[in-house]
Amino acid sequence: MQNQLCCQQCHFSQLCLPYSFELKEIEKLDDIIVRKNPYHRRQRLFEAGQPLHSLYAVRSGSFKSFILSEDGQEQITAFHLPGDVIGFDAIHNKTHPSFAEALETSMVCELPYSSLDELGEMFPKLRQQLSRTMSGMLCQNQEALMVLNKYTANERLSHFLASLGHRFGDRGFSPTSFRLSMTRSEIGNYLGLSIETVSRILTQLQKDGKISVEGKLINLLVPTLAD
Amino acid sequence: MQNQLCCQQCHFSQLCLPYSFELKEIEKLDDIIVRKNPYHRRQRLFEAGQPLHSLYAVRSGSFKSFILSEDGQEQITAFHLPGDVIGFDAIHNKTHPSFAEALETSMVCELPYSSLDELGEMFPKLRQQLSRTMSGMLCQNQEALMVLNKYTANERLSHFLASLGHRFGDRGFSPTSFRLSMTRSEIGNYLGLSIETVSRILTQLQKDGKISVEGKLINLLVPTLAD
DNA sequence: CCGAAACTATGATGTATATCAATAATTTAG
DNA sequence: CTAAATTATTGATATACATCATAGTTTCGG
Repeated sequence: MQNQLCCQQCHFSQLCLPYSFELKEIEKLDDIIVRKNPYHRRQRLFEAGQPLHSLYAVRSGSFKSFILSEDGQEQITAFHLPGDVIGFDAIHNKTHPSFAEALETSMVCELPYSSLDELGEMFPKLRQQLSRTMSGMLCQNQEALMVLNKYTANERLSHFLASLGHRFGDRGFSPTSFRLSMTRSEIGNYLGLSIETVSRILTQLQKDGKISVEGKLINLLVPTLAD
Repeated sequence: MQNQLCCQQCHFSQLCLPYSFELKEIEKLDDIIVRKNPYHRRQRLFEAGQPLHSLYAVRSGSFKSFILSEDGQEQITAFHLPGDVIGFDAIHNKTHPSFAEALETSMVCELPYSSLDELGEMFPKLRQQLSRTMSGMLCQNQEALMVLNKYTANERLSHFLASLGHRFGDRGFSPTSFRLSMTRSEIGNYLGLSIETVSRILTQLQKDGKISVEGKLINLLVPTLAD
């Protein structure tokens, strides 16, 4: 399984499940992975209510996760970049509580959960990596809670942009210059802000010389956007 | 190891790790568990920055988890009741990112992480239960995100009280009549509200005939507090 | 049991951000 | 390529909740 789509060739493997794996382990993981056709904007990996069949590792592009409130409002809970694994929240009830939707044309590696479970039986490192990843997501959630509870609109957006930049940097892209694959509305939804506030603050940050904005293109001009 | 403090005798085992275990598995789990002396109000299970040594299952009483912002502000990320396991966020970096502090006199079962790991090697059900628990925490976090982003102060507090009631119910206590072990300030901190707003809304909910408040004692008078 | 400290309640005022409104820019579909 | 739809910007106004201020209540150490 030495095709150009295997984990060893993947630029993001050190961020993804194969982190710290031996060659033999990676090959086994490769065997269970299903490489899917591209997903296009708005196409969904899964919907809330569907039984857990697979987790999905982002290979290229980006996705959003969201849940629906009782009255049908969307709440975005995460944006996913290459190397991120989507679907861990479904393990609890063996059913997806959330939706995952492509923000742009994107590729994923499908990881059938039953195979992953079996493989975990053999490879402690895989189990550890799965635990590590979920634990890391818990940490991120705690950070997000603080951002929402303690930060002003300006601080939330600054933190969001800096964090995106950092994540792009981790993936070998520019940490200061990137394209937003999500709309202002989606950013606002995620950060608990109105679209107008997002727009105004982007303008303000630009006036302050902290970023430059050209539509979806963002340039971070100062090392940290914090005041 | 058939003492009165073993998992089989514990009222909360079906909410805790032994969920769905066989007798033999429970006995093995019992062997690794360290029962500690009571923790008193303000005493900490661990602090941020400490290496991960153990997870802790609440046996009685309650705890809060919180993180500190860069400028030293506390952000409460969870309240823990009997049966809850604390410390999963430390698996990622093998270091606690958060603090865990007793809200009242409380008992815990200490679960040394290395023993838990070894035991997981033998018992797939333990591994699955650990995964399930962490996944469930991810789901709760998503819900919390929505509460903060979409709900008004009144809705947040109503949701908080209903949720607490539900959790007490799951544990065999009254779901409608309970004592808050946390202060108004801690509730406000968790929900992103000022202490004054928490106080005012409790008064308001009482005037609306939805709850009765007597200091820390709460009675939920209507099945759902939602409007 | 008592005094100090912490916690809670409630009113008056201020403010950050939502909402409303209108226009402009960009993306998408035919 | 063009029209329609979606997305983004910017200004004016409204409001939910924070902050400030004060007093009352509970908790706790000695």
